[in-house]
Amino acid sequence: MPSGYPFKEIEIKWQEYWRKVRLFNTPSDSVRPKYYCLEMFPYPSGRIHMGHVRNYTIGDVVARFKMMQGFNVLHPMGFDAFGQPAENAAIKNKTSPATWTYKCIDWMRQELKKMGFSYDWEREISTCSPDYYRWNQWIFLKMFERGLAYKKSSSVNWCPSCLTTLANEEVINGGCWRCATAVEKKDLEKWYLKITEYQECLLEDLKELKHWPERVVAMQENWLGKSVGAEIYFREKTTGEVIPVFTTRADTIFGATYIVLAPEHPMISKIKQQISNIEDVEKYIEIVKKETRLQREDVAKTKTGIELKGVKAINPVNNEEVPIWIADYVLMEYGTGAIMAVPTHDQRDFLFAKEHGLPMKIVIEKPETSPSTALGTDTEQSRSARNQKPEELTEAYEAEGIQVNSGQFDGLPNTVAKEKIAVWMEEIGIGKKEEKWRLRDWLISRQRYWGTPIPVIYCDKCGTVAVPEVDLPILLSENVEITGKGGSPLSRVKEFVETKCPKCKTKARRETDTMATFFDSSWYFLRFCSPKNKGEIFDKKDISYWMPVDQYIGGIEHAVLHLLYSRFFTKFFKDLGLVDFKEPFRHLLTQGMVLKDGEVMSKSRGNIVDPDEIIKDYGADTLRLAMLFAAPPEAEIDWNERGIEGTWRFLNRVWRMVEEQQPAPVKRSGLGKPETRVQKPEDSSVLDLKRKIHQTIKKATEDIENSFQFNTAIAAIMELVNEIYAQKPETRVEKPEIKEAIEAVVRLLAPFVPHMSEEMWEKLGHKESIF
RNA sequence: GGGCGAGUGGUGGAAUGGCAUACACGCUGGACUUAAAAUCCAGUGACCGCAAGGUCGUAAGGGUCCGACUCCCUUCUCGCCCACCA
Repeated sequence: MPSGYPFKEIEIKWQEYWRKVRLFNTPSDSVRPKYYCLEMFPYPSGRIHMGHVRNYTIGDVVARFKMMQGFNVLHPMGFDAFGQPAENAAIKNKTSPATWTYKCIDWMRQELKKMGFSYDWEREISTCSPDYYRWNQWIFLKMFERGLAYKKSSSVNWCPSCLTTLANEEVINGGCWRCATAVEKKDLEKWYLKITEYQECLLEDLKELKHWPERVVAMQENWLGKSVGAEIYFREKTTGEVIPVFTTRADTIFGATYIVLAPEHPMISKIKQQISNIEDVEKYIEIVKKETRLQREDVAKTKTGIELKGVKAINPVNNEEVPIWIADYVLMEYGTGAIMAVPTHDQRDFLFAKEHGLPMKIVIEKPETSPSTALGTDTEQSRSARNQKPEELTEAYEAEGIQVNSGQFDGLPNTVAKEKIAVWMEEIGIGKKEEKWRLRDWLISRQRYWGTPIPVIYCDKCGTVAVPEVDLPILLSENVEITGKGGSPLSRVKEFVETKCPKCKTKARRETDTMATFFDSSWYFLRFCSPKNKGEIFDKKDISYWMPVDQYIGGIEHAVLHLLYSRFFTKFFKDLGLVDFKEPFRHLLTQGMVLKDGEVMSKSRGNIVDPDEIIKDYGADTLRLAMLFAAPPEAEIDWNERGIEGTWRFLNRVWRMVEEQQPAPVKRSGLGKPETRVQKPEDSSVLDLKRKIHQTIKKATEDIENSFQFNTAIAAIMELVNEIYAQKPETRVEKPEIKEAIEAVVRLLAPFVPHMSEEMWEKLGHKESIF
C-alpha cells in the first residue's frame, strides 16, 4: 500500500458526517428548482463491479455538481431484486431466494456507501418487497381492465436452459439474454402486454428525445420497425382462398412471378387436398421446424424451399397464374407470412428464382441518365441498350426507374407508381395500403418463482378473473422448493394455487407464472418520487414536482429493452391520467463498458478487477477520479492500474498543496475587499494565475455541464494545480491569490473526490460542508 | 443489405475552421538519499542538424478555404445495432 494522504479516516469521517446531517435526504416540497439524477439501479448480486463504479460515479458527479449549483437534487438508489440468479443461488446454497437476495442487498448497499455516493438512502426501494410489487400487480390489473394485458396462445421463445419463456427483446442473436443458450419455439398460452397499441407514439415521440444519444434512438426506431407498403390479395386458383401478401414495393406487382408462404402458414392446411406433393411438402416443413432460430435466420445460407404442386395463385392485377412455394426464408411472424416474389427487382427473390429455375419479368427500367436525353429525347438505341432481357440479368435491379409491362402504369416513375398502384388496388378491392411493424406484443409470463405473481385467477365457471384490487398484494409463497425443474415452482404450492373465484366464490386456481422482471424496472423511477406511499402507486404531487428524470445514466445494453418498456409504461400512465408527460427521461447518457485487456471482465476469463481492492489500497476518491479521467464517459475503458497510480499521485499533490496553507480565519465570500488586491502592484505571474483560475472554473464547469467531458474537466483542474506549483514556494503561503486558486481547485474537485474535498475545505478554515 | 460511430505520439486521450498532440501514463536524464521509495526539476511525434533551425506528420486519395484533425467527395479498416423484415 502506498503512503500518502490518510484517505481511510477521511472517507469514513465524511460518510458518517453526511449520514448524520442527512445531507442527501431530499424533501419533495423545496422551493428550489429540482434536479432528478438517476442511474439505472442494479441487480443485487452482492458485489459491485467496475461497471457499477463507472455508472454510479458519473451519476454522483452530476448530482453533486447540481447540488453545489443550488438545485434540490433527487438522487435515489434501489435494487432490481427479482430475477433468476436468486433462484440459482438458492439451489446452490440451499437457502431461499428471499434470504439470499436480502443478504446481497445488504452487502451491495455497504459497497455503494463505501464509494461515497450521494444517495438519499431513505428512498431506497427493492422490487422484491411486497410494498413494491403490489403496484406491479396493480398496474397489471389496470392494463387488464383496458385490454392491454391479455392472454393468447402463440409460438413463443423458450430458453431450454432457464426453462422459461422470453420476450422478443430478450432474445439476442438467437440466444437467451441471460445465458446465450439457443432459443427454441414453443406453442404456449401466455400473458402479453399490448405494447403495440403504443407503437405509433413510441416512434413519434422519439423525435422529442433530443438529448438522447442518436444511436439509442436509432436502435429503438429499428426495433419498432415501421414499414409502409401495401397488402395485396392473391387467390388460390381452385379453392378461391385469399392469400394476402405484404410488400413495400407495390410498384413491382406486375413482375410478381410466384408467391412464397412461410412453412407455418395456415393456408397450407386449408388447401392441403389440392396439393399433389403434400408428402414432400410436409417433410420439408418438418425439416424447417427442426432448425434453430439461428440456423433459420442465417442470411448467408442458400434459401431452401419447395413448390406446392397442384395449386396456383392468381396475381390480382393481371389475373396471371403463378406458382406457390414455401420457403424457410419467409417468416410467419412478419407481415402476412407470405410474400410475392419479384426476382427482377429483389435480390433475395432473384437468387431464389435462379436456384429453382423460376420465371422473371422486368417491370422497372433504368431511367435515362445521359445528358442529351435528359432534355427529353429518348432514342431507339438508348432504349434498347437499357432494355435487358430477364435472363441476362446478373442481379436484381432494385434502384429507381420507369414502369414497363405494368399496364396503365407504364411510363411512370416507379416512385410515383408505387403510390398510384396501391390506391388503385384499394379502389378495386384487390389490395390496400398497409403498414407493418416489427414490434410484437410483450410476453411477460415467466415460469419462474422469484418474480411478481400475476394477479389472475382461473375459474371453471367464470373463466379468467382478475384479482380484485383490495386483495393485493398477492404474496409470493415463501415455502417453495426450488428445484430448477418442472415448470413454475408456484404451481407445486397447494396453498398458493388453490383459491376461490372472486366472482362466484367456488374453487378456483391462481395463475402460477410470474412477471418478467423488466416489468418491475419499467416504472421504478416514478416510485422513487414517493417511495413510502402505502395507499397509492405514487403521489401525483411528488411526480409533478420531480418528473421527468433530468439525467438518466446507464448501460447501452438497455437501449431497447428497459428504455422502451419504460417509455411504454409512461405513456400508459399518461392515458390513465396519473402523469402529465409523455417521456420519462429527458437526458440520457449511456456509459461505455469497462474492459480489461480488451475483453469484458468475467469470472471465466479470470480478468476481474475488484473495486474493493482499489478502495482498500487507494481509497474511493482515487478510484472515482481515475475512472473518470481515463476516458470520456461514452467511450470504452480498457482498465489499467497505472491510471490509479497517476491519479493517486495527483491527489497527493493537491493534498500537500493544501497542507502548506495555514488555516486562515474564516472570511465569508463577498465581505472581503477585492479592490485592495487590485490596487496592489502585482507581478505578471500573479495576474496569469488569476486568469488561469477563472479560465479553469469556466472550462471545468462547461465540460461537466454541457458535455460530461469529465476527463477534460479534470485535466483543466490539473493544469491549475500545476500553475500553483509553478509559483515560487516561499510566496505560496502569503499571496491571497494562491489561496483563491487552491479553494477553486478544491471546489472544482468536490463532485469528483467528495471526501477529500470536504476534508481540505475544512482544513482551509471552512466550517460548513462544501456541498 | 440498412443504420450509428470511430481511425491523432510508445499508451489513455486533447483540440469542431486558426500554434496538432492539452492533461495523464510510460520512458530518458538530473536533484535529494548511504541506498531505495516518495518528491522535485528537465526532456520526450518522426526525420535531418553540434546548434540555430528545417522538412514531414491526424487511415489513404482528392476538393473547398488565406488557413482543414475539423467542412465536402471517393476509398480502406475497425466497433456497435438491426436484418432472408418482403
